[in-house]
Amino acid sequence: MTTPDTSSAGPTPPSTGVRAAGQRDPDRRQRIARAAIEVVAEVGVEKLTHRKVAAAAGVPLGSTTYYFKTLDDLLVSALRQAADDDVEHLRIWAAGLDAGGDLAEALAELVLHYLGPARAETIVEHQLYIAALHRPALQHVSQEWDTALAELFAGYTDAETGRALSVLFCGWQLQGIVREQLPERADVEASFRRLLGR
Amino acid sequence: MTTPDTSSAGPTPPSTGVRAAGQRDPDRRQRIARAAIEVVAEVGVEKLTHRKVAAAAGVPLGSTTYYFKTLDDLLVSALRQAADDDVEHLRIWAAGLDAGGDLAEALAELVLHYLGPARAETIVEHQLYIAALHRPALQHVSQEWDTALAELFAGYTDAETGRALSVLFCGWQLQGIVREQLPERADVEASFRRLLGR
DNA sequence: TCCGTTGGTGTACAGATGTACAGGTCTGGT
DNA sequence: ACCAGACCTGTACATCTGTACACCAACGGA
Repeated sequence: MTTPDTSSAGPTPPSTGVRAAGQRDPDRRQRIARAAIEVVAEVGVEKLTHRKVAAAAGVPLGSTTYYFKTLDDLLVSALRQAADDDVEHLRIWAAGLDAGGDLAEALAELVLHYLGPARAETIVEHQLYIAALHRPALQHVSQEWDTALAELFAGYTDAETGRALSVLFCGWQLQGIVREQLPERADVEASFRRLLGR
Repeated sequence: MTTPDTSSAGPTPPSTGVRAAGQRDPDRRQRIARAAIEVVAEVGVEKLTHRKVAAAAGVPLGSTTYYFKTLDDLLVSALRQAADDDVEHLRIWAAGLDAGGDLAEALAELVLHYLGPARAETIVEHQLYIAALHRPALQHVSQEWDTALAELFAGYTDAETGRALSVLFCGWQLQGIVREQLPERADVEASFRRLLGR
């Protein structure tokens, strides 16, 4: 196998002028990454292939290998994209959170959102999270992901509580995605409330 | 490793069948399943192949397909085996638990055990757990696994608390396996203590 | 206008993989 | 002793895979 050489200069030397020349589809790279996420959601990481991604993105096979030298590159970008999208979503959630509201209730709501309407995204994130276990480049992203989660929650309480909340949050997600029946909202809420010390 | 025969002209060369075959080996099926667990621990689910399992188990390729018609069969058995081994381990842990001891402390100890000495097993279990997401046959096993966990913990408290403890427990495991640094024992213990209502 | 450069694509190919299956070996019953 | 059937293994093969790379298309400077 070839060594993934993503950081060093590829066949494109640093042009001195404006790089806008001939860039006909700048979003394509991101579209492919998102298509990869879609494929993982549908068939799982272990069945992710260049061809399936190409089909899902509606681009020729050559495009996927053009933008991503190796399958691992594609996986890395997919996880980054998923993590970014997720953190973005969390920020919006946090922004809309009532300052004086009940945090436990809001967290329970969030859990149920991730297990209900956003279940597909949740499944993908966990797949990629687990896939990171054998890919050092991905571990970094995964760590940052749940560090961001802990810090977000810590903003409403303190560092230790924030961390504990993020752990419990991930736990609910993990146990939730293998069951078709959602957990009881009251149970979820109660568990968060206990962590918050009532 | 089998020697590749690239000089094939005849469809069936008269092999002399030197190896002793027909030797009964009732444990072989289980050995192969455990070898599959080993392979998953080393290379991840997405790279699990009949050949790697055969090599790890020290059996010919034909054996793996003889005992497990398809790769999914092998995965199912591997998850079952891992779950059984894990529940067995938990029972031993529970049996050795001091009746009047501090549950939060014991749980923290257990978490650190799973992230330290038993890290490889933990990683495998999570991989298989996630692999179950696209395999209905496996979902059942995964569900039973964390149901057993919740019930075990419930034995020391109540149903709702047991469930919450199992969720937090899974959460600590999940966040722990992507980091090389173990969480602080005090933090883990404190989180369990809060769930237990002090 | 023309042509070099860069972005993008179709196709080929070597290798790996799942799986079938013919054939060898041994056990147990008679 | 003998044989039928269960147990086990080596090998073949169609298929799928990642990836390389020759080729085409558009843009922009001259």
